[in-house]
Amino acid sequence: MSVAPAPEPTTRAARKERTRQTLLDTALELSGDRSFAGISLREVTRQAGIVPTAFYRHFGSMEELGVALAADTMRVLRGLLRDARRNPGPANARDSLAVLVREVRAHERAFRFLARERYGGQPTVAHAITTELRLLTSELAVDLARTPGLSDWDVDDLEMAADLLVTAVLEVVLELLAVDRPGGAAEAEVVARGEKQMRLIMLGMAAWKPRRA
Amino acid sequence: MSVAPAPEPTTRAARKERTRQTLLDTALELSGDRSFAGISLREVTRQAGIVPTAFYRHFGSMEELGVALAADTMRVLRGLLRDARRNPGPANARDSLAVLVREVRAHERAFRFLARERYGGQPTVAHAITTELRLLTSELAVDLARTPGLSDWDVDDLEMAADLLVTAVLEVVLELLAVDRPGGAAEAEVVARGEKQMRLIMLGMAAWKPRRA
DNA sequence: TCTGTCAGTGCACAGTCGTGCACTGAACTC
DNA sequence: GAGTTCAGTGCACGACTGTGCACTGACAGA
Repeated sequence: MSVAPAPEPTTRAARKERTRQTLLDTALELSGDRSFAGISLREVTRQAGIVPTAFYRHFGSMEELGVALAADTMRVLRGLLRDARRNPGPANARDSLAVLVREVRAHERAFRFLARERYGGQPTVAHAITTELRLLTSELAVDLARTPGLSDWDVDDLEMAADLLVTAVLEVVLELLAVDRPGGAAEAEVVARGEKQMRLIMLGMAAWKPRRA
Repeated sequence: MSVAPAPEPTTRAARKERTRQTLLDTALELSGDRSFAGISLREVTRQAGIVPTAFYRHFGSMEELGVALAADTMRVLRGLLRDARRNPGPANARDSLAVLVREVRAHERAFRFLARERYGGQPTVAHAITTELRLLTSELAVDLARTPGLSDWDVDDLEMAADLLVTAVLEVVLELLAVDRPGGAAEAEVVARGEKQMRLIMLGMAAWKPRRA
């Protein structure tokens, strides 16, 4: 599994960074079964193998760690979209969703954290996630603007459609996370439904009047 | 504000029920600014005006109270849908959303609780909400089946469309809750976007092939 | 009127929490 | 090699937590 058995960083700064990452990873892991607000500073440090007070060498509070975690996990999502933009893209709902399922499974904890804290978390954490998500929607809107059939669309309408697409995709992600057995029939059902929903939205977009009279 | 100044129930059972309701209301109120998991049993009882141990006369644990609260607040949502079903219904996206905004404002705390705990809460609470929401989607699918143009639709497709509609509406609700000033421009923008999204979905439904060849 | 029920009280306990403070010792600078 | 920085330690503290137990006293049924 592990690429290198034990890198064991030598420089002090590197050691500090490693501990910081350990804290972030541990917090992400612990928030797998309860909300982020429900995990304590002591618990994180205990699991991470340091003493409680050493926590403050890295973060001023649990809330600060939460915000950092939100930014960190959002990078995953953004990277996903960036990759999708780079290669020509399937433009096919079925293939896109297959990619999505793979990514969700690969970063399950990260997605779970985002889903949990988007509405449930401390205001600062929730706000950080919402902001990043809005940014992601805007980027998608820009992509849509480049799509052949939509070049003459209103900017507001593009945002609206992008928002709907993101919402629908996120819903699929959330349902994927709720599925018990990753490879099972329930998952296939969720994916099939999501695929239809994407197709339905695209049909709607095709019928949409680009600009009002 | 209050209809009756002090009903002051006489029977013992009624007094107990009142305290129980006070506990539920208090918990709902306290979970306005933090997640349900973040509020303590002592805090609820303190605010409700009873001693901590008296809590156990009503609920076995905070988790049990959470599940009761989920069921309670879901009744609001169901009532909303039932009323919408009773009267002929606007069938008009604009009017439906106006009703939605009014209802959300009237039961803001309840909606906020549901949004928070749907993914963030204890598994039992989250599960209770998810189940009720799925039920609501099914009911909507039945309604859709009665709609003139959709009578020959596949059951799965109806569920799919209902799911998408519910998802989109919930997203609007969540954005309404995030709006700072209830009457302001931001709210109007959210509503306008939601309205367009509903129209787009309906356009997609109109173009949907009811049954595959 | 007597008696049992039970919602709410008061006290106690052990456990966990966040955090202040003085410290150690290895990694760094000069 | 001498001196500085600072990630991590160890101890202590007061506050708060959930919950067990014996209790009180108003209500309910006889």
